[in-house]
Amino acid sequence: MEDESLLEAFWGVTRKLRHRTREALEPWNVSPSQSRALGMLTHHGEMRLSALAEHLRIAPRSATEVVDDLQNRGLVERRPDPADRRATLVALTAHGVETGNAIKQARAAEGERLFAELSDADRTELARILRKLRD
Amino acid sequence: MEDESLLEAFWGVTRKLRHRTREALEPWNVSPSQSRALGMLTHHGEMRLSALAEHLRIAPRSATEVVDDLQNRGLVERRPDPADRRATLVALTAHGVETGNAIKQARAAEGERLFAELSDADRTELARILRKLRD
DNA sequence: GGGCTTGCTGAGGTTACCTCAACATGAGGG
DNA sequence: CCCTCATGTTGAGGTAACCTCAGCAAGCCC
Repeated sequence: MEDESLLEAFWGVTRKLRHRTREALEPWNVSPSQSRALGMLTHHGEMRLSALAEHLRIAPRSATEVVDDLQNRGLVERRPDPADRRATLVALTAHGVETGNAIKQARAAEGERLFAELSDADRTELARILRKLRD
Repeated sequence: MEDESLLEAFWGVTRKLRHRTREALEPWNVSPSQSRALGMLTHHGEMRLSALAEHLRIAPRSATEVVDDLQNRGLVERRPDPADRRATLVALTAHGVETGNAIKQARAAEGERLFAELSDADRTELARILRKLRD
């Protein structure tokens, strides 16, 4: 079946990419969930814990845990939300900003390395097709 | 950066595919790890527990667990390996064969559904590019 | 200024992995 | 033939990343 092989090829690439990304992130030794949270904060700036949970598509209680870990590593800090005293804002520390950017860089470089195997034309094609599939 | 967006698009499609696959497998309510093991046995036939572990890229001890679960559901059975009395062969039961095939079918249908959004030309292109990336 | 809602977190559970050690069996050397 | 060493599986116990549920503090509405 032609489709099964498309599916298999897709999963194959996914596995390769995931593997490489994990390797690329080793130097910082942050767990995948931590790096996702860090990425979110790097991209969107400080936000409420509940908003972070929503963006990461995890339960608020789980976000508490991730933030605890990041806080223990000195990458984020909790601040009271001036607009609502029930809420806590999660913000990157200076060290967190630095680490977040470095990780973003490393991740992009890893993508670069993988997709570099393609010609420019193929990259354009791939991007077009992927966007069609995603939407 | 153009590459970052390629990367993002790729992850986006991956998420969509994973999500849909999970939905498609709900009727059988097998866990992802169980369905992977089932798929492996459907594809390769009976094998030693250690071989199964190796194919699934998990520790032998973890394969024991997955096989326990599948056995409790009556999908596989353990048989002594006639060639080595230390080893146990894991083989699908009749019910296991049936379930394995049904799942394989459902998975393929899910792929079909996703990739059906593309033209034949795009599918061919995508397959070619993915294979290039994978190897 | 009660009564309902919302935001976070403690307690405790689940899943899918892991390592380490025990135990039985197999295989090679003297 | 026995001894040592390697191999295949599993019990015990651990971990990461989630979860739900209940509780507490703070806001919101009439």
